[in-house]
Amino acid sequence: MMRSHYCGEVNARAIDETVTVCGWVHRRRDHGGVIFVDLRDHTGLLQVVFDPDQPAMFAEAERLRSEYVVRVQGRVRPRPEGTVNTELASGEVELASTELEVLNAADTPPLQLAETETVGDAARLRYRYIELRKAYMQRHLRLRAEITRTVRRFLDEAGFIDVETPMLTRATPEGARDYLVPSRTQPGHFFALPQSPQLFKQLLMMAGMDRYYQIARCFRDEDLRADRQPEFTQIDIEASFVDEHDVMALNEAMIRDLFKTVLDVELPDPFPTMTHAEALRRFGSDKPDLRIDLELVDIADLVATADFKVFAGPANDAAGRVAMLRVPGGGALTRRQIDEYTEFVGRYGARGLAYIKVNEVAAGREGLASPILKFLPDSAVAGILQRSGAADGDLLFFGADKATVVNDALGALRVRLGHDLGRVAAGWQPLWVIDWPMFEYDAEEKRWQALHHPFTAPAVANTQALLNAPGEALSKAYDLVLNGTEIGGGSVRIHDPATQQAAFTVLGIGAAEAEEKFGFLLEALRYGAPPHAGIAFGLDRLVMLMAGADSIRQVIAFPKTQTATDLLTGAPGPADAAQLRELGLRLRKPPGEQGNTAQA
RNA sequence: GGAGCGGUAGUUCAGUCGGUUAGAAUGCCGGCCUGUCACGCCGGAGGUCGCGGGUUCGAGUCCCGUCCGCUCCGCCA
Repeated sequence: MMRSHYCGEVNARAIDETVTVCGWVHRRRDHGGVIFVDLRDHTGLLQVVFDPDQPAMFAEAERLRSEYVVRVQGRVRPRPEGTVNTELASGEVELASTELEVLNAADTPPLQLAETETVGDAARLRYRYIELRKAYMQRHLRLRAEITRTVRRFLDEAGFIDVETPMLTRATPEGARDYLVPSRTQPGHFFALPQSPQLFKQLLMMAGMDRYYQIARCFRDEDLRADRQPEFTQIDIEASFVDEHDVMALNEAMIRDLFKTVLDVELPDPFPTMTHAEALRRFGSDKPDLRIDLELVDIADLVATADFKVFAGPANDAAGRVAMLRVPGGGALTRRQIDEYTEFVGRYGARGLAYIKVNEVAAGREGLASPILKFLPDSAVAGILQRSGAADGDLLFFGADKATVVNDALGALRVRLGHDLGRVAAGWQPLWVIDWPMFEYDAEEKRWQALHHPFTAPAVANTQALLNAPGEALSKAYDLVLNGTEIGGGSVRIHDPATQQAAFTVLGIGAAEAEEKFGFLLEALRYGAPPHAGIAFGLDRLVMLMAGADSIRQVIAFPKTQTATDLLTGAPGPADAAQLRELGLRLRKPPGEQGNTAQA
């Protein structure tokens, strides 16, 4: 039997060769002589011409409709002069059909088949298998496969072993909300789906696996975003007898290899590195987009004595921050646009957005226009102008509040302005963010929380230092940021029981709870745990960036909606009473009536 | 938990200040054409304006509630 060809193959084929192709009829043709077939790889259309002197086949071709599935045999020939269509992948050749077989008819498609990449349309998710036929999704999924193939090859060649870890595991405190799975054999007990293979990969280090990787599915029951799905995929990596420098060197080599192989892009060697503190100070973000040339500049010292509480208050507060963001040419922004930015920073908790328009630097105070000018002494005005490096026609935005609010607001504003004003440089900007704090204090819950995770090694002299001043301890953690998106993060792990116990203590996890939840880990740490470190990359985000997509749903075959449902299968669905009975659960009508939920 | 945008023909959308028979494109059906390529031409069918309630002489349009999709904040060790 003659094999069926892909689009690119047909295009490259020698003229006059007889080939068989399979695919979908692209669109209804009223004239029976010509159809377009969307071949199996969906990379382009092939024009198929039918000979009117073969009436049976011609009549069959006339009955074809959009999305019918056909097999056509014919002779490849060049298109006649003037009919070459360079927009088609196979636009230079056509097939003179000698045989036509309709493999399957098709109902009228419920989607418009034009190439638009709109996401989030309920119909496109409900009929996902049709959406996936479109070239952009074909391209994305092929790219995804190429990425995982390249990463696997790199890690395989570096001596890493692919080990699978359980999907049914136990719930852990800290971290995200777990997806729970009831146990039938242990009524009232639950498995949790893994938020990451973190503990298992550490146990593998203790098991002497030395170099491990896994392309692992992870689950977190938290609200969704354009770059967040409840189940997602990590490239999970761990190695023993290595430190943070080893891990970073290996992984940036892997990312460089990936970009070179897949996109033919040369990333810098080495990647630049920045401390967490510097990233927040200069960019208001722990994942700065270095393609944007705008920066935050501190001015607390300039306004601390001003008779202007809005600035002076945060300037004199240890937890406060007063910073400005210079926008070159921003003087051209309209009042309406500034109001819009004010509303924008409001989402991040900012109570306003002060600004100064710099009309003429040389004129000093007289050359400025701003509602806040009258509150600022000459010294402050001069200092602001000098430190900002403002030029005529610039605009200065100000943030004054708790440091977290200023960072969130001005950090987000910086990115927004970068895009709005076309100040995003082309290309790729990787960045390692290092020297993260171990913990941050949650004022609401009145306790310390791990910035990375509770198994991250602190960069402190001894355990006592960690317990005495948790807020000052840095960790041996590192995040890899690409164009303002966090694509991976990892750390050196704690490999001795005492430090691990201390970390739990800071986090308020008592000895009893630690023993109950993590006893297996503490125990394993006592039986010869080697020093180890690792990292995990968010595969979906990486593919999204490399594909130029703006949502990870565009690089996942069957994504979920914002309310974490699957419109294609209807998941989640009710379970029947018998099924629940076996699990020791019973039915309860949820408030929204329709459907059932389980109750223990 | 909160803020915002959207839901009108199979699909993508328009619909003015609340006004009488809700439109376009595309798709679908029928006819013509037969080297077209977003083919073209003629004709036709196709609507619970998401759902429920309210205001009004009159609601796709205004108000309230609700469901669904999307963006964001919170959340995501």
